[in-house]
Amino acid sequence: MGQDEGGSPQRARRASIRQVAAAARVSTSTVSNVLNNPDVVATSTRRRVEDAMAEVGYVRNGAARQLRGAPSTIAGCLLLDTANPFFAEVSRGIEDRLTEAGCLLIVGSTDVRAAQENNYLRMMEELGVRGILVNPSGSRLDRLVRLSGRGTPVVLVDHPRAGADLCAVAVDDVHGGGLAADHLLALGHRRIAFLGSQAGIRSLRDRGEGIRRSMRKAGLDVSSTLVEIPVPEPCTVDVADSVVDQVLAVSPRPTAVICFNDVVALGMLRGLRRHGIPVPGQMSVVGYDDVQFAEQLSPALTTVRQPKYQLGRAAAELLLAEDRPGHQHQEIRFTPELVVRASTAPPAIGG
Amino acid sequence: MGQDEGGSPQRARRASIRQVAAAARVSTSTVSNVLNNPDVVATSTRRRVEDAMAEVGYVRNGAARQLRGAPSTIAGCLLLDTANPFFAEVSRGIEDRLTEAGCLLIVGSTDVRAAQENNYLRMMEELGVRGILVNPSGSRLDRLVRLSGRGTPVVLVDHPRAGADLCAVAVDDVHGGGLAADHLLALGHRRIAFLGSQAGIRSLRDRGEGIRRSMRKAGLDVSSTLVEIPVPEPCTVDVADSVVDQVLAVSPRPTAVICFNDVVALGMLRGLRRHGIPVPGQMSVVGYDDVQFAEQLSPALTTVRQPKYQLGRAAAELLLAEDRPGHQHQEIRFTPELVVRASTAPPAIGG
DNA sequence: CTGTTAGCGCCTTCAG
DNA sequence: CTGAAGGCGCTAACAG
Repeated sequence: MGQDEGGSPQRARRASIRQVAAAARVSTSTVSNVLNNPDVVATSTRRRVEDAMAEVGYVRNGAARQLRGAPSTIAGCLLLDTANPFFAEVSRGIEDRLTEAGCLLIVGSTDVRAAQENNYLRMMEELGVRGILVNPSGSRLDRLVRLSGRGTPVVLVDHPRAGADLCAVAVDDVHGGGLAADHLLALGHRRIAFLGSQAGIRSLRDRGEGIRRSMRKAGLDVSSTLVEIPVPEPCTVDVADSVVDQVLAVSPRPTAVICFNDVVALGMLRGLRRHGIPVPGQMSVVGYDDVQFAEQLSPALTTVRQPKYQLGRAAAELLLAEDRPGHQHQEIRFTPELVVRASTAPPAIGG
Repeated sequence: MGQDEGGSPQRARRASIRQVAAAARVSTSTVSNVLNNPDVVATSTRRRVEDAMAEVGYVRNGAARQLRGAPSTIAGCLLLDTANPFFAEVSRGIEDRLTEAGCLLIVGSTDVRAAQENNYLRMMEELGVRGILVNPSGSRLDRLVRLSGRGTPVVLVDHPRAGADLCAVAVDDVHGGGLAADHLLALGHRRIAFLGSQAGIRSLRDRGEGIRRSMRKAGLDVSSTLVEIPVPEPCTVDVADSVVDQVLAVSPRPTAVICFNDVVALGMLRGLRRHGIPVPGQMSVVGYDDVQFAEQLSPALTTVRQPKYQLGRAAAELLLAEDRPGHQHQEIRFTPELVVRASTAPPAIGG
């Protein structure tokens, strides 16, 4: 098994089923049967073929199999940012379920950019992936519905069906926003900032809506109780940190802030510390997601927990079910829950 | 890994280049030229073909192209755990560089299990991916070298070349371990625990080695200064939390602990808090990686920073360079740096 | 400029 | 149980 000399940078063509057949002195279809219908081949022949495979270093050619009609072993997944701990957990859930089914996972971050999202979708469709799990960055689902209609199953992740004929896994964001607001209102806060992204992401709009409903339900005037502050993309710790100035500049100053996720809350805490504002003494902070580190922040973060890993697993499950005979599209809905820790307290008197 | 589930190919067959040709009343090769050599086709014909594509909903068939010899647009990436924030950042760096080159990324978590790793490698090879970026879970590189020899480029991620004929991107872990130990020794600690994983991961062995060298350099007896405590897989916050008991049971009790990553440090902090042990008053804690949340923990974590995103980008860069003519395998080496924060202090007197 | 042809590697008939 | 033949969708060569 010496290396080919000649210094050619081109990859050597891999051994095909034919080389194997030649080496084992059988026909190609026998080799194919050894691979796909082992029971149909005589044991001695099979042995010979298997030895030949090892000898020539045979590796199945996935492209040829797929071309011939085999189902793809790849699923795609498009999230806003795979490095964000929330999505990283979701993605891991997807990966684990797919692995159990013998599938691989392509991941992509859209960074809430439609062009990027479309690009990924196109490439994945061309590859003929088994399906695509997507957390849509915009509110238009028609492109995804068309994609699905063309034969590539689509499952919405962390997004409701919204009437579209697709499978979906969602978390009740209106409820989640309400939980955060109820908690702060119960503590006595009457001036609350909501750090939402400016990109108009559906989940954030819903949380905002939940917050407003909660305020109305408490008989408060939303316009004077709630201050919405957009967080520019990308939503990193540094960006969130820099938004603190804006929050503090609002007059009258809010006594509490609801962040749209725990990473933003992390930046918020850092910025507040920089400004010497004690949390929760002078400012209560609520996060969203309950990622791993939330419990151990300084102070421990009050936040709204979402099922992350389970969200991913459930989405993958729906995708795998797509090609089962009488499949019906369905939505799975999770409910978030409030986790109260140390970053929230009643507002300072006279605050 | 489980069996393929379901898989009845009920999907409608996609429109092929032939339908397009028919609809545009040209030959298939003209359609192909519109796709791949647009300049060679008359504008009016091209228009006609493009309209026909839209009409029949044409989507390129990646499998057929690949079979015909087109380079794959997919790269693979195998990390220990994609949900771990360190690897999530690395992976994002890889993804971004690949996207610039028009490539997609398959990710997989090995969870330090050889069988899982081999399974992924085989599947990726069968797919004919453009190359595989891998953070090897074991110390045996021969399988990877063979894989590379068969035509699938392999780049080691966060791992030195170790003499193998592969590209690699590494961080100097011996140095990193030394940084952590030097810092603690300078503070006066003489009884230090190292929480290494029991799986014998190369990077952790190296860090342990760096720690020992640092102690020897300081003229200390390693066996009485260092206590190595294995952390069982999986290395989650909860597991690390549960190891705290072991650390505290060591006699004489260590006054400082070096954790093999920040997630473990997170669990350590939680466990120590549970036991009512003040950090750094009764126990100093050093992490590794400097992930996003390290700065904001309670107390802010002293840790050894690794370039994460850049590590990923560099690895992807090497992979993309693999098929350039005259390519030589090379190693890129980064240097970690110590970030001192609030979780370390001199040992308590009489500690 | 456009059309024809011959496979890429594999799998599924259908004969033997 | 094994062998021969055709074609999946596409593209590189050549012919017109």
